[in-house]
Amino acid sequence: MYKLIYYTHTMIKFILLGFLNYSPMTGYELKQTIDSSTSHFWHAHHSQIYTTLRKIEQEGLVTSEIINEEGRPERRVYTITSTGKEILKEWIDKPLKTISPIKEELLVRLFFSAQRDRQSVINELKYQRDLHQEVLASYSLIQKTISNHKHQVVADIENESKFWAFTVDMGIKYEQMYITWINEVIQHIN
Amino acid sequence: MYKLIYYTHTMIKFILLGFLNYSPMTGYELKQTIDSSTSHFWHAHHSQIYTTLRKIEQEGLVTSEIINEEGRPERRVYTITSTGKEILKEWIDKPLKTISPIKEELLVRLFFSAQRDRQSVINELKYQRDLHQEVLASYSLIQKTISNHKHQVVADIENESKFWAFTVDMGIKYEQMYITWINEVIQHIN
DNA sequence: CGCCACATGTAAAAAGTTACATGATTAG
DNA sequence: CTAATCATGTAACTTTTTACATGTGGCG
Repeated sequence: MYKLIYYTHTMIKFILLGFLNYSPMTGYELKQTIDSSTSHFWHAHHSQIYTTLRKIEQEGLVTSEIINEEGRPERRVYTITSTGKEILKEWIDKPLKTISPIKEELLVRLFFSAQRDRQSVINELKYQRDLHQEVLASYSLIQKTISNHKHQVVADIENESKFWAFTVDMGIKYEQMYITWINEVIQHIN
Repeated sequence: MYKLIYYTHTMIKFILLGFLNYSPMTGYELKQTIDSSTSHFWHAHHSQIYTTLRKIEQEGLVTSEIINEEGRPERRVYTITSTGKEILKEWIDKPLKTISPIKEELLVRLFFSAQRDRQSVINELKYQRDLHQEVLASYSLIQKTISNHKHQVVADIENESKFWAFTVDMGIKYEQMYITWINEVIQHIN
């Protein structure tokens, strides 16, 4: 007796394919690219990136080539295959029918904070507000960078950057909403 | 510079302790309680709840007792211990210094959607907007329920429900922000 | 009779995080 | 010389998800 097992596509696989669809890259470059873009809504450690790249290479979605240049460390450059492009297109063309679940530690903590010292709760909220203000500031910077579009590797940069900007807009809205909420909670605790 | 939190002392443990601190409960009841409250910002499957309960029982944070009533299935009722209360207090009193990372599949998809058929993207966004509108409606209902506070088990319900309401307020703000953002993206795609 | 709600668990796998490990080049 | 950046990986572990597994009682 055998089982039919179909596993939930891990998002990082499609993020890697998505970026490799722009141009061939190493795991290191992918990590940096993700860190400065999609990590704000889907992050990954380098260990996960390297292992996933090897996995999708075995699946035939990418190929890799070791590049050795004088006076530089060895680099393994990954290139998307036609199968990889198909899988990527299949995924992006199948509309998402669910909402991603939220995991917010601060909300869990606040939910159970009724018996805590009020000033401690307020201090914690203020600290969190500062963190979110930092994130907001960094998103505002990214927003400017995207409109100056310096990512020369990508074809049709005008259109691509438009969609990147949408995600930054969400980030800004989210952080503004978060900060407003914290301020309101602080008001109501007092 | 802000840091993202990558590992936690498994949040579900503290959620279970948090609820058992209100009153003794079975795994089944905890699952239902979580589903109708904290699951909106930290969810768990029943398998994780049952195994975590057994784990924290071995750690001495809870005790369990099997209750057999006529004409009812066997129930294992968990009760928090004094050690459990200490561990819970220790956790809640230590302020959170990091931000929970976001994992939003829709944003990943939108980021890579520049080459897609525009109408497909808009349809997907409209579908997502409907989902978020449903969630928003359910949060509005919860908001009313909390102000009518029917949770008789909890002592000092007035104060507790205030903190529960904060998390619902965030949920409402979040969904409103999300819907606004989707509407704006749809506008900009056209 | 079948389905739903009640009720509890385990097994197996996937997904994600932390730590371990190594070594090159470059800028101060 | 030393710290940072470049560069790639594996090992161990935790966390989360999916599937397997079982049984009762009540209702239509």
